[in-house]
Amino acid sequence: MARQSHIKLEELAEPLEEARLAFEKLDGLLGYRLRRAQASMHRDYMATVAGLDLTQKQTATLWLVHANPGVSQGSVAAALGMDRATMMSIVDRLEDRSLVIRKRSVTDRRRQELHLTPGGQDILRKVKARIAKHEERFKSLFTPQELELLLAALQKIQNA
Amino acid sequence: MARQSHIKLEELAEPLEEARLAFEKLDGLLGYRLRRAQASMHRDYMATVAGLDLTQKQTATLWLVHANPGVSQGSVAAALGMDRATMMSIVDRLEDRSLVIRKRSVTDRRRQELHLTPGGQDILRKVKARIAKHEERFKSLFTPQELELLLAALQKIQNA
DNA sequence: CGCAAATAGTATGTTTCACATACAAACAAC
DNA sequence: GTTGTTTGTATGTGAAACATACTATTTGCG
Repeated sequence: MARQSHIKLEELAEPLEEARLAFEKLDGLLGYRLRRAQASMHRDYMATVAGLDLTQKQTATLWLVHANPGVSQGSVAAALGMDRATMMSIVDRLEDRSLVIRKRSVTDRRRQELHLTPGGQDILRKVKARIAKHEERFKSLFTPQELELLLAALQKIQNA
Repeated sequence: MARQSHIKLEELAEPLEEARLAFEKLDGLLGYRLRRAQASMHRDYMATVAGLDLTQKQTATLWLVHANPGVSQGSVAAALGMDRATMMSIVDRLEDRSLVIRKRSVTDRRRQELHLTPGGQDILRKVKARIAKHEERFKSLFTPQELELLLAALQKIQNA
């Protein structure tokens, strides 16, 4: 209330330029809304895990390798919806940081079996703990029913 | 039915490696689901507008400039949640392709007023037509009520 | 008024990721 | 055993996010 008396003239002016642009249905597009929501969560994610230096995809890769010791690069790529080349560079970076190791498969020597190093397991534990809070911040925006519907809707879109 | 007789041994084996990885709650994360859904729509978007060579952000920029002739770069950036540097490179590319023009403002010579060229208006019209079908494909996954809830939820996340 | 602070745009560089293409080694199918 | 497929690898391109620093301009305030 009292704050209104501090409002400068400029803050009340320029309603078109500074405050509100005409969106003309752009904000009614599912693709647009999805992208903005993702960007918002991504920013919060990056702030949440700051210092650990793990992107969402790097974390997802560590996560799956931990849950499936010895998986091949290709399987992880397929499970996460990335192509081999992209997975390659992700694993390269994780291996450079000694978070995962590649091990040639003995049954199929084309394959690289992926395993977490102790350091990889350690950082995964830390990032999981931080993600839990980050997730809670966003999930708490919704009731359990709303959340379930939202997750189901997102999966539907993913599989469309 | 008859196809089952053609199934190779290999297609039945490797249930762990090829078919289903353990996800251990990764797929219960809102951030993960959101990212996968966005990636899916993004891929479909790119396929939909193939040949026009406009990314989502480039299109959104054209869209807002068209709806708000003469907006400043910074306003568009703020409206779309990008920083100045990112907006800069987007406008650079659009200007290189002669889809938008920059015009120094006469009332505030720091500002660049953005306008669509005829070519920019033309390509925007085309991309809008294609986006309509792309949007319809995904929106038709939901009932009107579900869709409204979904859009509201995404906006909530964006503003969190 | 005049100077300090804020603002708009610009330039530059780093990092991540998606995708395309091409290639080699290993394996599978017939 | 040759042919075709799969797995990983190498290489290059392009989009985008972000950080930092710099200039020009405008605004705020004493």
